[in-house]
Amino acid sequence: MASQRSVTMADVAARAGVSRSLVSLVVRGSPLVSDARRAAVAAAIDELGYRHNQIASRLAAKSTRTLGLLLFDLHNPAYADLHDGVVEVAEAAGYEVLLVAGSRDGAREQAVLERLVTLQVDGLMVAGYVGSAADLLRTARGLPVVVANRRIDADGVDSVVSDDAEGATIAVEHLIALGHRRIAHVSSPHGNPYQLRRRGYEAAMRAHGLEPWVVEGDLAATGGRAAVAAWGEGEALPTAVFAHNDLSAVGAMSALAERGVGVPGDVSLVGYDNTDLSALPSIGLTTLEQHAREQGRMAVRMLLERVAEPGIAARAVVIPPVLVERSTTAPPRGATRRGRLDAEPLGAL
Amino acid sequence: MASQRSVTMADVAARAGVSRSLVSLVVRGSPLVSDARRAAVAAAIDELGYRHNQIASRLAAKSTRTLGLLLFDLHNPAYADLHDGVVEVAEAAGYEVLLVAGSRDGAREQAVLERLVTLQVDGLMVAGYVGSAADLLRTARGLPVVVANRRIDADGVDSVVSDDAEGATIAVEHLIALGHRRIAHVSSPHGNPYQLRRRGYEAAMRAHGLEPWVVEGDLAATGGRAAVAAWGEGEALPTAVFAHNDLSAVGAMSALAERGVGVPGDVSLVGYDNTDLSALPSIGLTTLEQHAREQGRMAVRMLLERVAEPGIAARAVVIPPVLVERSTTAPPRGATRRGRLDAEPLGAL
DNA sequence: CTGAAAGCGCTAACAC
DNA sequence: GTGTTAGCGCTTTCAG
Repeated sequence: MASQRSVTMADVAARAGVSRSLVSLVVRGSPLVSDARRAAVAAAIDELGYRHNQIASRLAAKSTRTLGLLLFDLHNPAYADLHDGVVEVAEAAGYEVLLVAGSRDGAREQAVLERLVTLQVDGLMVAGYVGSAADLLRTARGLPVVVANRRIDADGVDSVVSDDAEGATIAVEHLIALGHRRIAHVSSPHGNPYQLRRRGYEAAMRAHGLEPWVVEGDLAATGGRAAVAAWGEGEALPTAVFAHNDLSAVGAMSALAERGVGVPGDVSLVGYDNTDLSALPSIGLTTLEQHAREQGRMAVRMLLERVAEPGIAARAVVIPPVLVERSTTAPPRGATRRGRLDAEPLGAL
Repeated sequence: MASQRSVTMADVAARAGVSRSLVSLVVRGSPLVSDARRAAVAAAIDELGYRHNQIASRLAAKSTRTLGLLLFDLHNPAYADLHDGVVEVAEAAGYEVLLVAGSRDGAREQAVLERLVTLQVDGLMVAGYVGSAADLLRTARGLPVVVANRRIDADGVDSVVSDDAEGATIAVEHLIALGHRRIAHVSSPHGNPYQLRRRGYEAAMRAHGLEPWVVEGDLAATGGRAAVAAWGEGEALPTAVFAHNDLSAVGAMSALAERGVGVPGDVSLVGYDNTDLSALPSIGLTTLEQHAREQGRMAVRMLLERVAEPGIAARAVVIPPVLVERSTTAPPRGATRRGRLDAEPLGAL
């Protein structure tokens, strides 16, 4: 229907009776143009229905003033929080952000990242990236990169993370202080790079003379459900579960409810992320605030510094997590009854 | 660090001892190239660390094989579902999708859309768009557009929607069948274009001789909370609430819980969207499946048809919603006690 | 199959 | 303040 043969700056210039460069200046809001000319050009743009072609502009210019953001999972509200933080400071700094969603499929994730790079973004932010550091560096090819949620130590890449090991320790010690000893953990998938929460959990358990008890999850609610389902009907349940993230925790909560196991009456539950989800009163999940939005803000700040000065040394900022106590944790039912349970290995259960 | 002076096709051609056009063919996977040449070029690409510059490519080529997708609210899981559907069929068709998140701020939403257009996407998909049809058409400027969630009747734009009025009717009649008569509705904000659920509710209420009772929400959990909070302590509550979407319903559920009002014991609750959220056993929200993922798939199909043949007449596909009954709806406590309540206007409460 | 030539629409010095 | 001149890196005829 509308403008098939696209109208270019040359057309606008002709119509307004000025040169192409003048039009370019007006379009980019340069102050070096007289008001009269500016008005004439604006009028011509309007009459002709001209629109700035970013593709051509980006080819000719050096920078695109665009940042790429890869978000692992749009279904996890934690990424929406991070995105908010990113957009907030990127736009304030005059940068656009191009968003792509990742996926469990490593090959696709890589392809999607590659796309961002070939689109000539000025910098890359990846949150929840599950590939290898080598792959990331290869596809970034010298482009400034900052990774959120995960720490990657390499030249030219900054990291912003919540202190996951610390968060896990806080979770475990919260449960221990409540009197729990049989504390299970629904982990992130083995083999994926997010293992700090599990390791923190294991270390904290051992530090208190308790045997770790890890069940593998999948970062989503399904994993939490499966983990609980895996515990046979006859077996003894843990008295508390610490999950890798809120989604897993909520999945576990579901499965527990279906089995008629009360939370926190029979089993206490701790999540991680402090997503919108956990704050819902009917959920009321005790969890760890990981400051996703602030991670997003910080990621952009670091990225822009690196864009301005590519050579700077790699940095890692770690944000301390804080426990948000809600209603899924309580003392275990028979807290004082079990004697020296801590001396027996529970891992085999 | 790496490649400052970017390596171009000319470099690759020189290195491989072939012409630039040949390199272009190889890069785009043309079958008209001998295996030997292909291998030579591939080797050169590897050695030089060449990467295809999409910006230049897109400028020279006519099409970008890229679709733009505007998602209103990343915090609402319904959009994640829609996104999944979009990506599924777009990638299968060899198209990339560029994602941007909208916002309540109309000006920003328009700017973000404009950015997609100037980036020369081949078509635009908008979900949860809150601007005016005129604004949308103006910024799309003849580009193929399909809108999801909302129906816009205009040349060159297709719509895919759930039958919202029908869904609202189903919700109301479900509640009436249960014995409810004092049924309130937490609506989308007045003045925004998503009013079909409210209208469907009102019509269904009137059709059953009941007076509509609408409280304005905001599309998010906060709105649902506020709606419930607005009911004074002394006043009579409705016996059922139908909310504009799951997020609002869950917000209402929270506020109800905090007031000690049981769901569904004291008040029944129906949402809309059937997001992940509503399926959680601790939520167990009765809601309407709006097939967001299928809407996403359908949107791409229609968009690609329109990209191939821009002139075709505008179409609107409407998908029938289906009631998903879970555990937030039940007969009202004193169902038979109240006599002719239906004859009195309740709107003023 | 291959190479030359002409742009795509815009920016960026640099002179006028 | 304003116009001129080169490209940015790639695709695309169109002859060989």
